[in-house]
Amino acid sequence: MAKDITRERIVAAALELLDEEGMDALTVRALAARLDVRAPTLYWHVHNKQELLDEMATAVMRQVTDALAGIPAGADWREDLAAYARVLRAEYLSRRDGARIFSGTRLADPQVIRMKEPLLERWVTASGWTPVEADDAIDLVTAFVVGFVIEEQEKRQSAESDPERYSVAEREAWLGEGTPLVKEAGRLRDDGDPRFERHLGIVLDGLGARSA
Amino acid sequence: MAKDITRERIVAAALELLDEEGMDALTVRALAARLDVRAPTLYWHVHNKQELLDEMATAVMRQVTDALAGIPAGADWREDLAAYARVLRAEYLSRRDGARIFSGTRLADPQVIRMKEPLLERWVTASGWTPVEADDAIDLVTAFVVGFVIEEQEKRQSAESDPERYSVAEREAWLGEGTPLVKEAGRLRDDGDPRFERHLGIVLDGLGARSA
DNA sequence: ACCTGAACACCGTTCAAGT
DNA sequence: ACCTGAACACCGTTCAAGT
Repeated sequence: MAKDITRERIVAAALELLDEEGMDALTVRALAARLDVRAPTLYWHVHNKQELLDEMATAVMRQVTDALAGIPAGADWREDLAAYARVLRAEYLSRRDGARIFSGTRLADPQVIRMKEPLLERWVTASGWTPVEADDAIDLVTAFVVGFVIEEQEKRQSAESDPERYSVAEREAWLGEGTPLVKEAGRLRDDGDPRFERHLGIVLDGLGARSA
Repeated sequence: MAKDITRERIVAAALELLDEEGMDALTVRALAARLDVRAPTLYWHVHNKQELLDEMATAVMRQVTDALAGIPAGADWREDLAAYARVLRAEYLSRRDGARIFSGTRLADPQVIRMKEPLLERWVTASGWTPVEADDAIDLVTAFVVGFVIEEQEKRQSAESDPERYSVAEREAWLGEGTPLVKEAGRLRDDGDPRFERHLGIVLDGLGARSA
């Protein structure tokens, strides 16, 4: 009997399962159980697990384009790029290991690439950028966000599983003697939004310096 | 009888296997076979597979510190940071999926963190940076390199498995109508070293703008 | 058209038994 | 101290069989 299983429902359930249990627990059997169905059923709707993972990545990136479409055009390229960076980070952060799992995945959906067009157009006409400069700007910010969030999520999850390793005292004992500056930097180190905004600002400064 | 299996030999063989066959083929049994031994033997030397993966990540990062130690101090922070970025990229590139697999992994070895000290010291004394600025600089460059190489390796591997998708004509058909700037950027797009150096330069410009 | 039970080859890991 | 055979619970995937 039909149970109304669709690709979309499978992908949505897979993302939920990933968030709740992690990548290792995302098995075809567990996913089927969550949809109240046996494992082979899923192969009627999806060719194999890799295709499912690709669909998940596409769904995540589509959320980025949707969020981006809901944001009004900024006053200049800097505002546009900052908005893009924040949306991308928020989306990666919203899923367990989001940045590591979903970055750089071959995209199954041209729509995701096409989202670049309105941004490129604005910067080429209003800011006098070449298409290459505009494309560089998106890719460079993307690379920065991916690297930043990978480290951010890794640290957050290590702090959960191993809290004392991240106390200042434990860390300094672990580092041993002779690294005063590393320790001082560790004590002054911030994280989360302020750190992201600061680093993002530096990247955007670099892009601005190039145009000038 | 003893077969002279050591943690070091296991980790080295695991890295070879990863490069040759990829992550999915890196199984305990296949690794044991490569070392001419049965699977349970490895559990005498390593607690479990996760510990092996951690050791692999540490070995990769140790290569970075070793390479870095072999490089003379640059004339200023910019040269030092560029050298660091190139070493990190080269090391990630040298292993299959290196950036995705080995970035942001909790490091089992304090030595890797301690490598920061000489760099921080030079920049704080010679360039007048605060420890936070110096620490930011390393982390920001690290994030950029990670994001850059993840995309670089992903694209390289997609191009191997699906060559026609990466021809200009195929790509433009796939994108459909109405994205002239995305297409133009795609035609002009470079890759490899020149692209890396250009993007790295922008990041370093940003760090320089902050100091001034 | 859609779902299932049974089966296949494989996985990480444990453990008693060998040397 | 170091290695192995046998076994366990589990995995992705296939396929004939059900409705």
